[in-house]
Amino acid sequence: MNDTLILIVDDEPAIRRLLVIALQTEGYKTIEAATGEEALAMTASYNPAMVLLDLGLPGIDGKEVLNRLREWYARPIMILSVRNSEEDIVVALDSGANDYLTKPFRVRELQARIRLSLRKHGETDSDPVIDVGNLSIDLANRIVRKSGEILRFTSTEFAMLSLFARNRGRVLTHQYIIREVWGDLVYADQSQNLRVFIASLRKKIEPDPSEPTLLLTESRIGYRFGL
Amino acid sequence: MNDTLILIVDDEPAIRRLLVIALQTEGYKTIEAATGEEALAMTASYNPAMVLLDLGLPGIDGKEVLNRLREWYARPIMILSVRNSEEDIVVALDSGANDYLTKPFRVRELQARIRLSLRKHGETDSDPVIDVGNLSIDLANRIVRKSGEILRFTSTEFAMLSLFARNRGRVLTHQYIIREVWGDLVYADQSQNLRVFIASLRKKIEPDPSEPTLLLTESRIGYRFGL
DNA sequence: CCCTTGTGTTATACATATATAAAAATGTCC
DNA sequence: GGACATTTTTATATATGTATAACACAAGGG
Repeated sequence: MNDTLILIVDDEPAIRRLLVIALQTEGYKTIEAATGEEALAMTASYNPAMVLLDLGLPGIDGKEVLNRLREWYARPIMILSVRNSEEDIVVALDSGANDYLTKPFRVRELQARIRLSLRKHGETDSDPVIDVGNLSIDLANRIVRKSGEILRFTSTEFAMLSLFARNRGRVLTHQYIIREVWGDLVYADQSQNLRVFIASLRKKIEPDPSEPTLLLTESRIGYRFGL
Repeated sequence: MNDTLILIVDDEPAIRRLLVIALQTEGYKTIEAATGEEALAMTASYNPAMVLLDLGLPGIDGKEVLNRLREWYARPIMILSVRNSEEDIVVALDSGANDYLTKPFRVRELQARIRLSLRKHGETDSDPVIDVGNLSIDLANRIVRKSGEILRFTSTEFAMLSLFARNRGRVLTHQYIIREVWGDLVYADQSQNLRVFIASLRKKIEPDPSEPTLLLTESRIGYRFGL
């Protein structure tokens, strides 16, 4: 037996049932989500070894779920979709999906592709813990330690720290940070708010917040983390 | 530029030609093999970053090529085949193929899947870095190193350095530099200001600012960077 | 030799960007 | 609907970048 856990995300119960059977005959444990919101929540709380994601979801769209997951979830995400347009496939793969299978799919092929994804991921088992200074950031488990001690972050703070961690060394412009943290559709000018959150991040992660060494200001441009 | 090398294995010249074009437009270098024997030999001697393998080959069969390659070749192998039976796909994936695309395939999807394979394999194509003397300039990330150590620039300084880096070796006139850095709509004469910024750039990048070797004066004309 | 012109350096005033605390608004969970 | 945590807004102090002026220096020409 095998305790590999796979999350199935699809709004149609019939397809979920089919997938559950296909996966359980291979010895995997399964959990299910019917909406994008559920998918995000369950991935965060169960941390499955892999996610099977339908693109056509009610509520948050599948593509959006993919993008949001990839902000911190490093394990395989396989897209299962009726959409067969080249555009959809290219966008999904470039957004971080590990494979794309159009429905209706063949069960044994699906099983083989899942074996492949899990095998490949196990090989390269890239350490999802990012170390910067005396900080260690575990994006998958949302755990940040400052020389061992666990720090607590609000969701906005963590979104920002995660963005910096994934782009350490790079200079991120104000606009880019604002877009990534608050989304594209924010019309209000968030630059003052950004400074407030930078300050609260520094208060938590910097050895001496008044003399930043990790999260540096690039005046008139943006901020840079690490290096 | 990109020196990633990809081996194309197919017995039909027309398909090879199509693949060469699809790959070269993405910036990859290509080599070609028409038989299984050739494929094995070329993989061994050129050690390409990835192999695109047709299953229906004269001589040694594609499956056999896959098995033999996997005895030592760890990089991605993508199968391109007209065979669409589930059995073929499952066997190929379980034999160590990284992906399986049935012909006729869609070019942009193929390109996306190749990007995926190369990315997953950890060969992230890093951003272009300009090296001049002991300086390395990463324009995209605004990172400049002087023999390893990271230098700090204000936005005007960086705009100017970036302009020089993108035009290294060329003589840039005072007027041209001023227009590029401050824009066309500046009425005040910035030539004095230009000298001030040249000085502060030299103070940061030159080994000995009093004897410039990187950022040279072309009297009455302008300045020249590098070589 | 002195004057002119082009260039390099330093100092300073000013505008603007940034940091921080604290108050107000907005959620969220029982 | 109230207690709490979080986010946004407001207010104000501080820091930083830039333009400009003032001066120094070298080269060349009358």
